[in-house]
Amino acid sequence: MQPLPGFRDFLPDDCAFRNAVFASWRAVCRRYGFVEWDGPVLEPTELLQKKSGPEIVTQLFNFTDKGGREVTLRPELTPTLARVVAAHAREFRKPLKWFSIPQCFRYEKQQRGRLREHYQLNCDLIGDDSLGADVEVVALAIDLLRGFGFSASDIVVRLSDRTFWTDLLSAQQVPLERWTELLQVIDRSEREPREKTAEKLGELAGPVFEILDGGGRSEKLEQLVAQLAERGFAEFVRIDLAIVRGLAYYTGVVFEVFDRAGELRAIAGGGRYDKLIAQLSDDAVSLPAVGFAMGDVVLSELIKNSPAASARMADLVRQENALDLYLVIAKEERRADALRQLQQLREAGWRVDCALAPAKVGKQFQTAEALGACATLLYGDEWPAVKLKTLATRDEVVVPHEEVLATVQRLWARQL
RNA sequence: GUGGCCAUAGCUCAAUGGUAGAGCCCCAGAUUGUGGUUCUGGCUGUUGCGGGUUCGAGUCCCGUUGGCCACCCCA
Repeated sequence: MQPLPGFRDFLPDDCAFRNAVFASWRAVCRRYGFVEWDGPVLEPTELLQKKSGPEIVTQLFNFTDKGGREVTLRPELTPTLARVVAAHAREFRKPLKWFSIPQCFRYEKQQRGRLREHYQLNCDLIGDDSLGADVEVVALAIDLLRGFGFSASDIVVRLSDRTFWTDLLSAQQVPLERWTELLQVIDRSEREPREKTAEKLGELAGPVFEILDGGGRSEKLEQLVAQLAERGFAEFVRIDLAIVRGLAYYTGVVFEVFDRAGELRAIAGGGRYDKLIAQLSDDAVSLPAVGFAMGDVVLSELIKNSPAASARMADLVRQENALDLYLVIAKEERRADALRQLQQLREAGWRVDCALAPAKVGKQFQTAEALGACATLLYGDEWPAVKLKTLATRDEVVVPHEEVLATVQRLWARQL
């Protein structure tokens, strides 16, 4: 039996890697004053069909439940967020700074960097329509990647503004119902031959290409860049109006983060969605919002492509499940003494293990090594003393058993 | 959803249409109170699955499932 296509098993090392990624995400988010929340994995299909735009609906992982309800495994968190915030708008002081690490799903043929399931860090700042909020969110996106050791030579944030394009469509008197489609054409323009884009744009091709070729200026984006530069992020960002984003709900600043090498799909992306909460609110709650998402699959690719980042992660993976101490029971008549001390050491917070059945001493040392223990305690003829051996250096000390706890503490304190 | 390539031991991979193998991992021993090296031995397969061609199929053909890549699309 294999896992279903596009779904992953997480073996202990995979879990350790994932935990290290999540820990880094959580630490940076909290430095920015963001708090964690979560919502249901399963949502009414209606919620997602209405709000995510038609392009996502064909890829929904949806089905009918036993109660006859049309339900969908969430493809993204933003509609849930909008629903939750609309329902609880009065309970929290604004602005809200919320993050979440949902597992999201889509029903689509998989390939590298795109599975049917992934974890996606979502950061959203709600109830603040100032440019400062956009700056804060972009800065967070950058710092999240810096948290893995990436610098401006590894990644770039491409900043854009949808209002720049919607103003153009408005000025050209394009009917509203064509906007979503035309924005997608512009979004796709860099992945498509120019003639094809021109054909789709029709009479708009001239003005659009003039802007894409560098003819556009946005004061808002220039201010955004200036404020990011004040935080020391000038090297990380670039104005690029070709970024539009596929989702229908974005209303203002939008951005995507890419690897400089250009080998991977977008690492993170987001923007402003000032109208979405009002659309999902039953009681006319209207709150401006800006946020972004970062998936674990593409991020993992980025980490694996970088020797420095992957070495750091390998270190964290090793530490995640490593023992502090392994008790070697050389004389079975010492087992009861060893187990008593095992319990004491565990209660003191150390990660300690030992062989549960009689085993050769050499075997026990091999196990200690394999489990990543830093030191062993040997229970044998020396009782009531034990031999403490540091595995890396092979140094041995004989310690009276009642001093073991204090000695272990001293040993670790010295290492730190 | 469309197309191309691929599928052999837990992992990485060999095997001209002619007896399915190696390395690593794992287990045991060399070593009854001391680990990382070394040596010896052992374990593992309906060759993804189902059909077909053939005296004979891991190998050729068809189907199917899964994987990779491109397209589509993009959280």
